[in-house]
Amino acid sequence: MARAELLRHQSTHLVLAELKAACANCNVREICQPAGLTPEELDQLDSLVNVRRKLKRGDTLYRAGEAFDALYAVRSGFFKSRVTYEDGRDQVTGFSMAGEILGMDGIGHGIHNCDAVALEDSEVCSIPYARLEELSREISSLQRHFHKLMSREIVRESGVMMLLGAMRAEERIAAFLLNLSQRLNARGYSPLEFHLRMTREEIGSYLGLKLETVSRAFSKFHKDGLIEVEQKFVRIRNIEGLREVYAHHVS
Amino acid sequence: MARAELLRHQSTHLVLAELKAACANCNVREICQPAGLTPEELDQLDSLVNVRRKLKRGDTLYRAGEAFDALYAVRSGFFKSRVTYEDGRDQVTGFSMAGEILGMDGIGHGIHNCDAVALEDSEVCSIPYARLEELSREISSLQRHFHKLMSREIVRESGVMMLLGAMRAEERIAAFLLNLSQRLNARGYSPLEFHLRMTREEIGSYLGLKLETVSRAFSKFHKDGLIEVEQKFVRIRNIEGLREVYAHHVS
DNA sequence: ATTGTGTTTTGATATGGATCAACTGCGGTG
DNA sequence: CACCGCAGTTGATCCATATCAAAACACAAT
Repeated sequence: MARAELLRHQSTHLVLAELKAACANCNVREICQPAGLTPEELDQLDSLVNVRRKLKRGDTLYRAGEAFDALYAVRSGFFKSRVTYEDGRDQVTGFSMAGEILGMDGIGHGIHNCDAVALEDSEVCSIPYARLEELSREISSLQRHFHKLMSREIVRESGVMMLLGAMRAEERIAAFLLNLSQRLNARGYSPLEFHLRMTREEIGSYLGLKLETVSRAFSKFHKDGLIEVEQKFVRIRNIEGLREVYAHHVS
Repeated sequence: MARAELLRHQSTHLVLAELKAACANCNVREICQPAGLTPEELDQLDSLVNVRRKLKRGDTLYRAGEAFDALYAVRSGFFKSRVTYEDGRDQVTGFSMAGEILGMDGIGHGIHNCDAVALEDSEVCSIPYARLEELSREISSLQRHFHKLMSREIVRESGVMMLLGAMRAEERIAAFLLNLSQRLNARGYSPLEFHLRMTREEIGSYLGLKLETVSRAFSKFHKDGLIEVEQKFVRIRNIEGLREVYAHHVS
């Protein structure tokens, strides 16, 4: 936790230090950093990703039904995406952390398909979609990059379908923890110690489980020496053990 | 069923009649038919969507792990997409019918993420991906159209996540039938009578259920006067009733 | 027609996770 | 500091769906 928090604060300071921070200097990659751009292409990119927006915990970045006109790159913070069903039931369809892109669900029909809610104070860069299309016609590496991001979202979702359709409760939760760990690691945070930004209920919703089941699985993992949990804080003690739960349903 | 079969045969004859059939004449829309193309843009499109491929029932169009280099537009027939898990478990992640696009999962990493298997004799047009990227830089309506298709695939998958994570067996199966009906309708087939191209087990895999549960739900729907089922043939007798099962879990 | 193989239906039973309920503890607020 | 309310844990019980089993059926190959 100490290290993750440190890094988080560092990056916040960076932002404050140079308010006009260019994409080139942005520590958050994903869309804004396709490889091999010329200096002038980088300038164009800066003109694309211009508007910042700050959100407090609980604020919604967009809601299902609203007109879509921009994607959002998460600069800092943490979001959940949620689809709500006519009768009020809802389901968390994903969690997004710094460096990831939100809003691609809106392109298909020009209307957002889900709500994006900040789970902690967050900041995003908005990327006007019309401009992105234009620019990606000119900069083929940007185009390719963008297509990859969309495709990876499709693949990510198939993975969740696999979780939901073919795995048991404990496997799902092990998969969830491993996925979180791996993504944190990819962004330079500690993969073994972190704070969950979401509640047990939100984890459950994402995994198609009830909050009690999530809680019980955490307790079981703790008893088996795989993790330590204290409220939202998690430390992974035996990542191989978690992988085994995930892969073979050794129980 | 009669009508669906008729239409199916008609379209096959069309194909045979003019082997060089241009996209402009293709009865299968999706990617190949963004609105408002100039004649020369249509020519370019024809050069893009050039190679046809015929598959027999059981053939795989591509497999997980294979290099990705083309998308496929289904001209006729029916496919399932399937992801296989290390330990052998697998899950059907989607079904594709004539007029739909396969392969977008491969863009992200240049490698296919799932198997696409023909559930009946089928024909596809292959769309070389490098060429599609080029062309969509030139033809903005093609670009926009392509982005929409990818985004809609994302939205479709969130819908399945909702099914898998938040709905009960009978609701899922009602949703499945309604979805099939609606897609068949959109392609000019009868929405009320059709042949299932997949087994109960494949339906179950898609919906996160066992084949026995699928079978029982079909029997229950039949008992309730909602549908008739005879093996793979389905007739919807009370579509409103099905919608109620789907929407409110009235049971 | 006959045999074999895979699919579907239906019944009986088992079980994983949901549900209901009680209690604990932490964090925010007056 | 004390209170309140939401988040989390844990236990007891229930139920929807899985699992196991057997029989009926469809379709393809001989």
